[in-house]
Amino acid sequence: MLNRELAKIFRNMAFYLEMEGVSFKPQAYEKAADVIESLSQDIENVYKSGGLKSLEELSGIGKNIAAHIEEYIKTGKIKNYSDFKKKIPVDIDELSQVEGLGPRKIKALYSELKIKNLIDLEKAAKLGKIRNLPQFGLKSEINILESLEFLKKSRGRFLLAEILPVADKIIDNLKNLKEIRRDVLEISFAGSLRRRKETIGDADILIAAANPAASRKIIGSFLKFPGIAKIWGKGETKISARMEDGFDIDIRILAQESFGAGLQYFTGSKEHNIVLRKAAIGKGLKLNEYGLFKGNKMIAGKTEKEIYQALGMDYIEPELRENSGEIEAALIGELPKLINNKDILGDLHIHSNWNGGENSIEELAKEAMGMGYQYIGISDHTKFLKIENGLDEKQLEKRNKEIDRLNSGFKIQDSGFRILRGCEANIMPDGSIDIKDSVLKKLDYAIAGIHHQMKMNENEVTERIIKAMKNKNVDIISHPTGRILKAREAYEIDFDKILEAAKKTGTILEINAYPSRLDLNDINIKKAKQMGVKMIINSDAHEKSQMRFIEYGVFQARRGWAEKKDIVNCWQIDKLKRFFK
DNA sequence: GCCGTTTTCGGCCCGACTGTTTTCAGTCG
Repeated sequence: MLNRELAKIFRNMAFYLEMEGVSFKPQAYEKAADVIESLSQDIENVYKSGGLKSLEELSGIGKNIAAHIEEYIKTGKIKNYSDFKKKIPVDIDELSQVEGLGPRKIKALYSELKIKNLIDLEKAAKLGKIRNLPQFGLKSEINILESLEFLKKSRGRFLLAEILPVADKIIDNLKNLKEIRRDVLEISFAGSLRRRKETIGDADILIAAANPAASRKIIGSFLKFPGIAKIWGKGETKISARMEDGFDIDIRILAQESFGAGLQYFTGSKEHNIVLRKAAIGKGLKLNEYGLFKGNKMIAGKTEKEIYQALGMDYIEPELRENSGEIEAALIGELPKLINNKDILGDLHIHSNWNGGENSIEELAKEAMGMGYQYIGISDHTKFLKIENGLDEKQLEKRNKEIDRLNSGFKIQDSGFRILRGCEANIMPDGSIDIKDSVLKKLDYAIAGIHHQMKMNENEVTERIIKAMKNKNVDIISHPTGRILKAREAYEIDFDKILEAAKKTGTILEINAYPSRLDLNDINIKKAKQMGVKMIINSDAHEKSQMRFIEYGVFQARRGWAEKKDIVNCWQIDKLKRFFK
């Protein structure tokens, strides 16, 4: 897939154009990058199917950018881009991470001091060279040094699961702090946290306050919170800070009548908002964080819902707000009815102490009942994975007996709860399964996944998975693309072929909810849904507390437009068992 | 550079805050 490479290049080109002070072109390149990145097809295939013309049919891609794409597909290079890199050879990715450095400042640092990367930057700052540059000063130099220190410590973006609980606590504190309890009228997450993106750059929190005095009081109280490492900036209505945990937090305060507008505005995404604001302009209205206005008159703003309605569309759930078709769907009343946490009736990817997990099957079952589930499946690793104490055929059958015993217990107690006998078998490099079919057959279901030797070419990995799907005893493919967030890229696979095979063989694809996996991703979920391929949201828990990770899988499924009917563990157990058969 | 039921030319989302200024550019979201 060239999509990601091209998106990256166009984003960098936008950055270069901004360095040069060119107006409007940067946005055009940014737009093109967004379009390509969220494209569900391979851009190379788009080009191959209809040449330049089919590229230009994509909104946001015109003659010039289409030509760039063609050039890249044909030669692996874009001359225009290489020229930029030659002219201003700076490491954009590195330098733009520094707080307060944007295109213009980075350009100035390069042309005045030949600063190309973070090492050059630190040297210059320590020698006191930066404070003398025009548009910089002592304060800028200090800020740069501080930001560099932070960068060394922090890891950039955070997993959703790392930030959500912490942000929850901060909101709780703000809500319940005695001195400001009466000043905080409403409070909510905004930004990517509210859209439940898989990784988060910073936490946005929005507060409604009655008046400016209350607003100042809230900001004053926040300043006294423990765990604040640095204040990036503060004013009458906003404050942004770096927490000691390494992530940034932005708090924004507005009047209650504007809370919905603010929430809409600060939830984003940027792309979604731009389209929405254009829609407002098209209706002769103006939308900003304070409300929707007709001239000077506010016609909506207290809630998000009334804003969307005033713009002639259905309310759009935060997880969908990526400008990937949701606005068009909202206009004609065809948004999906997104799956919810409470729709999940069971979890089929759980490891017990049989394969070295923390908890016994009985403990896991108890936890599941506490979560309101009707069933769970135990999917211990199989024998190839020695490092995970994978079970061989004999051990599996022994384990099945324990499950049977527990199930008879439930029957006697007249509980409807059931445990399914499963496994997570290993897909070998040749596509075979590491457990005999005769034993797989006796299970209620089998998951199969790749756990080793992942560096194969696209064709090989794709065939490997397809062969596993063709095994009649394999029901589910776990973590189908193998990526680990912040650590490992997905395997090179032809996902379209995987989908076709899944459809044909009736294989279920997993949405693995483990916070560092979240695999399938949103784009693939949407594709699977469109193809009519069934999916399952599983926690991949290795101890009982991790069963709560299921929530992150549900977020991910929602971001992929999934509905209850697309996800098989929303089904009753009988239907599910019939499907497996 | 892209786009079009106001337009094939002339628009392009918008406000808060900082640090540098001495009225505003740059950054951020």
